[in-house]
Amino acid sequence: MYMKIFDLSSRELNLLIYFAQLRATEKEISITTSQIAEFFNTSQQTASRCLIRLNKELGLVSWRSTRKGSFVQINPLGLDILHQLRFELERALYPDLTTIHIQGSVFSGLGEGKYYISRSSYMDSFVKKLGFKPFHGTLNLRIQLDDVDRLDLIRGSWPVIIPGFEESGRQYGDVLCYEVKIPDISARVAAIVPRRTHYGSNVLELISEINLRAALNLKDGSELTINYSLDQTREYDK
Amino acid sequence: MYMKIFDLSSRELNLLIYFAQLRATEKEISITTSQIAEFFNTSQQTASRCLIRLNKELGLVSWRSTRKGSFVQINPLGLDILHQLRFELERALYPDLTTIHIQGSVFSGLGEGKYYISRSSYMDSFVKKLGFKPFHGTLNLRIQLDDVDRLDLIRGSWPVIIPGFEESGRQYGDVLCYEVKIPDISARVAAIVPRRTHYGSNVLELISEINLRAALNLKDGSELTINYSLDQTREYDK
DNA sequence: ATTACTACCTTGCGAGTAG
DNA sequence: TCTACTCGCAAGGTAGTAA
Repeated sequence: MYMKIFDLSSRELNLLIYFAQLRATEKEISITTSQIAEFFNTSQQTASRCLIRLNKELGLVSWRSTRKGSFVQINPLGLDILHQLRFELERALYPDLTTIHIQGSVFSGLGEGKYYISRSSYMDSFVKKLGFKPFHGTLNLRIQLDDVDRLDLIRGSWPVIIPGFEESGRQYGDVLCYEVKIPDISARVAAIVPRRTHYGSNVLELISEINLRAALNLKDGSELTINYSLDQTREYDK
Repeated sequence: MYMKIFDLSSRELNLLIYFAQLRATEKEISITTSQIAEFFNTSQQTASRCLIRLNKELGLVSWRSTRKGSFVQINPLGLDILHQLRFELERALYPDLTTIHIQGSVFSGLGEGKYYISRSSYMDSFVKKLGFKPFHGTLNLRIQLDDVDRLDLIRGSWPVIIPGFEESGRQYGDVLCYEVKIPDISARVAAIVPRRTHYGSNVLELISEINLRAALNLKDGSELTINYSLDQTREYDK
């Protein structure tokens, strides 16, 4: 999520789409540069160079080449690009869609979220970038499967990025935040997603300046709707 | 629908998306080349050239420039490109989605479809490209609004193109066909869409080798589900 | 202010070819 | 067969500037 879709050439973007269609998001696929070349009506040399650039320069795919062919897998950064493109495209084709509604059911986690967000470095960034001090706990929401593609849409938008850090030998990764609204509640709320498990999960963690579970009298299994506004223009915090 | 997404550069594609987000699909928008340049972090000159190419060479936007700025509107061909990209992207991100189901209700048209498809030039092409001789009539289906984005997905896929022609001074446009399935019916069926009204409509016309209305005992208001398979790889009939 | 031309220069393509 | 290097050339970038 540190790269924007217009940092890629059309070739590279199409190649990424092509790989994803061959399920290179899930597994390593086997392919030759001539196959790629044929698909794009271009030369084998260009295909080779694209692949190298997609791997070495852009870091969007993992890749190893042998005498017999190449093996490629799209990595999380590459998947980000695709979701980012989907988000922009959806806003382009359906400009009347200004809010995404997502429903999920509350469940109890292991308290990990609570532990993580209370690291002071994260806390400082939350205050600085989101403008509020989160209550010391997170609300876990399991999103119903029908809504996952809408959840992906949110994840494809440009997040507020809370940088990771290292503390006593332990790595804390980046956290991505998406500011959401809960109906009838004025308190500020954000969905947070660890950088690593960005996609492929149907779980959202919410933080807020208030204790949502108490304020809304939520129990495990309670249904909760969150709204995400798309009205922002593209604002990359560069 | 005569251009493929990889015939565009990344700049041009992003510019098209940008215009669409500003609702340039519906109306002419006012913009300056410096605004475009700033958005893409490029020079004003490059923005100008992109715009010219998008208009003159690619024919994806209509455009007029004045001393005070430019005025741009995306034309149907440009919208095609965006939907085509959406289709490929959807297949990339959700490879498990192999069939699109769409529900609509039957209604009676003015018999126009029947008149059009029975032109012998169309008929010959239907037989040649679809492999069956359509019954001399069409079945009109009004798609419910919730399914329109899925309908757009179908329209974004590469169609079988039935070329238009001229007959006794009258122009008959291209017709786009999408081969669909109707549950429990083995007869071959295709949805046909006139080239001009490709998007923005929630109406589908079906043709088949049999009389669907009679065979399925359909009345006005009957609900009908159609399935569209995405399992094809990209096959441009080029 | 604008747009868009010309001139220059950098990036990136394809052919040939080595490993 | 594969991949991926070098090299010559074409496409596409920016700067300056005219209208």
